[in-house]
Amino acid sequence: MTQINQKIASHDGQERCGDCPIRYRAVCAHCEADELALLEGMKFYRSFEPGQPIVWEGERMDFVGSVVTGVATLTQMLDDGRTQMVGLLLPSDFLGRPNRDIAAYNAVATTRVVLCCFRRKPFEALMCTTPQVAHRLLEMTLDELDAAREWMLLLGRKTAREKIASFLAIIARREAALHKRDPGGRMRIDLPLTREAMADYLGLTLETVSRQISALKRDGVIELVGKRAVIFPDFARLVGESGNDADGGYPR
Amino acid sequence: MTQINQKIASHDGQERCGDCPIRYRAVCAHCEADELALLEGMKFYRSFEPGQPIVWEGERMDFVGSVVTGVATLTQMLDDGRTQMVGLLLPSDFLGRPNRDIAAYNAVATTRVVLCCFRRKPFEALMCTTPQVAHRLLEMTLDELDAAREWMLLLGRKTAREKIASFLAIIARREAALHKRDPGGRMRIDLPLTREAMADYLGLTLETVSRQISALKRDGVIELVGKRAVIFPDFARLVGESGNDADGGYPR
DNA sequence: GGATTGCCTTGACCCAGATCAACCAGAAAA
DNA sequence: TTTTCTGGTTGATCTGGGTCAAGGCAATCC
Repeated sequence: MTQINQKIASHDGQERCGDCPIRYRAVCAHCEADELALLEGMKFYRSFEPGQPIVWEGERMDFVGSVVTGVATLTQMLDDGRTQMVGLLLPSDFLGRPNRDIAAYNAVATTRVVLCCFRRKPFEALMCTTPQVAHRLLEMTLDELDAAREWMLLLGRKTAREKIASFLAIIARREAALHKRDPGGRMRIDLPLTREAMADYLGLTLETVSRQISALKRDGVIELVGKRAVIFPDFARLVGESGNDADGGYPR
Repeated sequence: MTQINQKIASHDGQERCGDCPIRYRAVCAHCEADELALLEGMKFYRSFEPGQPIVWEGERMDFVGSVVTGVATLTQMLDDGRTQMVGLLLPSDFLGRPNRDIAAYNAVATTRVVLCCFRRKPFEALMCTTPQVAHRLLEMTLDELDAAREWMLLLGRKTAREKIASFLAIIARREAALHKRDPGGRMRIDLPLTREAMADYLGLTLETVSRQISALKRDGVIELVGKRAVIFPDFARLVGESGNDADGGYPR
């Protein structure tokens, strides 16, 4: 185990060994020349326009993939239309489930999205022949589970203001990670979601989202540039508003 | 892949090939005599009394394991004491995360619990040498992720009444699966949690839980025997109250 | 230019569920 | 037998966030 872990760890987080994120984060086969060639031959790209559905719940899905650029969402709905977002897919996140060809959630592109895809069958075969692929996928799934549980705490117990602050902090952390910087001090982000989508993510209404953003602005926690760009004069202050301890607890 | 899947599938759900649930649900090595012997040599049992903590968040945890009997909970807390349950561990559920020795959540036994445990190091080694173990664990983790997402929908968008009905339906389904029956018609379950623990699971207060249970009783959806036993005169009626479509959507 | 559309903000009001508080029932201790 | 404790119920009241409704502001389209 340890050897394999070290092999994989060397590609974690920062190092990317090509143009396809699957190579370092989703499923890295860099260390195995044969597998690399196999992955190269298998992969193909698909792109989606803002608002365009990627798959619909219940639909057949014959590929898995990971996000190269853009932002996509996973949502669930009740019969009467109440909607809850259950996943936010940012670059390097994985979409689809091995060994299940029916999508369990609606996946929608919220910005222009490029996916790096693999046909399901050969990908599943690859998972069987290369343990690293299965191990990496397990690691990623466990991370997602941790994130989901963090989100359960937010949905179940945080106030609207804390929810908004938590959301902004998450986006800021992931944005910072993408540019290999540490979040802190003064920083700026662009919101990848509309107020309505944020509401669906946070278990709120869009009016409440709007009001709380205005309140955070009034209180000097954030500044707005237009509707979509947000500046944090002091990132620590934002984190203090989020209800979490300083480290944020978000493992990703 | 397919061969391995078939091998494993034969032990799924119903068939149990020994006294340890890890053998059919968590990590089945039945088909490999050597691995079976290895698992036999590795496993040991630990039991916990009601209310006793299993591990505390941040504590070192040098084992993983699966629940043999009883019910345990995973909870997260905010600094000010607000508590959210993020997992309910019933028999055959897995506890602990490979490749992480610091517990991320508080795990507490709510009834008398028996765990079938494996020391972390040899278990991780086993995961590397036997792909089935890693595959099975991936399957289980993906199921847990689905359940967590279903729970996010509940926490974010359901009313108190729907939350209670959903919770009762989940317990009933898992109870039925344990006794190899289909849930339906008239059935009876014993609640494994106090009102307060249910509240922490559902993102409510214990008073609201109590009131909604009383309301469901008044409306004839459930009958109570004492405080902890619940009878559903008509299981379909309960499901109708839960906000979910008939199949429940719960993949486990 | 004016009209339409999509997204956002703000105000007024309301209600589901939280909070605070009293009380109840059974089990265990004294 | 009474006392205490734990877990559960119920009532009265309050409030955070939902609901409904009226604009505002750009961008795009005739």
